[in-house]
Amino acid sequence: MSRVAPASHLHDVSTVEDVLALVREHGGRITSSRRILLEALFAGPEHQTAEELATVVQTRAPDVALSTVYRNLEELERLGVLVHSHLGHGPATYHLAAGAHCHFVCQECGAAVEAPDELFTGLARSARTHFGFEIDPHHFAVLGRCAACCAADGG
Amino acid sequence: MSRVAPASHLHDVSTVEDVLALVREHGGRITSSRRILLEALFAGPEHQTAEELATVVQTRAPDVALSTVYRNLEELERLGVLVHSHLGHGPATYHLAAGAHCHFVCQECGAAVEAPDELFTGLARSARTHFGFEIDPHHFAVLGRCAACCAADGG
DNA sequence: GTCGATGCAAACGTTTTGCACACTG
DNA sequence: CAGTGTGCAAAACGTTTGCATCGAC
Repeated sequence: MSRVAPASHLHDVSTVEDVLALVREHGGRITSSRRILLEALFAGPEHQTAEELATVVQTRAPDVALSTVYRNLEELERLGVLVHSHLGHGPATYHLAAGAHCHFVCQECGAAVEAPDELFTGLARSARTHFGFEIDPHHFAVLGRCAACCAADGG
Repeated sequence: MSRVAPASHLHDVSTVEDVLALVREHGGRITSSRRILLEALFAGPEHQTAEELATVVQTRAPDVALSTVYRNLEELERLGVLVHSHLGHGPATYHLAAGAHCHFVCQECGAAVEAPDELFTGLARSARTHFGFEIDPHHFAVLGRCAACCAADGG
C-alpha cells in the first residue's frame, strides 16, 4: 500500500485536460482510453463501478478492456484524482476525489445516503482522544436501515 | 437478504449446547461439524475468518469442507447467534453476536482497534435526525490511521 | 527507439452453488 | 424414511497479473 502525496492538491484538476496534464507530468501518457474514462468520470453519475465505467467507455471505444479501466483507475487514484469507496458487499465505486463524502447504506434496500463530513467530526474527535486514531470516514460506508425501510417494517 | 427475528435474543445462547438446542428448534440438525465449529467460535479468538475456522475444525475433523463451514456460518448468522464484519479488503471475520463491537482499522498497518458502541451514539443520533437513518456501526470497520502509524510518518 | 499502455486470457482470493451421497431425528 | 447436512468440484464474482504487442512522445 504505497502512498504518494496527492498531487491533485497542488494542481487544478477540475477538467479532463487538467488531469491529463497531471498524468503527463508524472511520466504517464495520454491515451484515448484514459481520456474517455476521465470523460465518463466527469460527466457520469457520482458512484460508478469499474464495470459500469468500462461499459460507458466501450460505447465509444469498444475494444477497451476491463483491465485497462482498472489500471487507469488505480493510476488516477495514486495521483489523488480519484477515490474509491465500498458501499456494500458488491463492487467498489469510484468518484472524483474532490467530491468525496461519507455514506450511509441501507442493508435492506441498498439505498445510499450521502452525508456531509461534519456528521463524523464527533466520532473523529472521540477516536482521536480515546485511541489516537485518525478516521477516514469515506472509504467504507456505514450500514444500517434507511428511513423508508424503518417505516416499512416498523421497529 | 431475508431476515429472521434474531431468536438468540429470546434464548440463552451462551454455550455450544444452547446454540445447538436453538438450531434444533428451527428444524436444524445437530451434526459434528456444527458442534466443532461452534466450539471453535466459543473457544477461539474473537475475529476468525471462515478459512481460519475451517482450519481449526479440521484439526479435529479433517474432512470438513470449507463450504460446510460457510453454510454453517450462514445458518448461525440467520439465527442471530453470529455476526460477521469486514475489517478491510480481505475475508470477513465472524464472531458471536453477543460480543459485537465497532472497529477502527489502520489502512497502513492493518491494526484493528475495538471500540465501544458508545463512541458511535453521537453519529447515530445525527444520522437519525438528519436522515431518519438507523446506523449499525458493527458491520464495516471505520478506516483510518492508528496512533503508531500517525506517529511514525508524522502529519 | 524507448518505455509506458493495452488487449487478452489466465490467475487470484473469497464466497456460493450443484449434485450425489450420508446422516440425523 | 423424510429431509437436512455434507464433501467435492466447479462456478461466480470482483479484481489483479503475465505477456506479447501497440502506440505516445
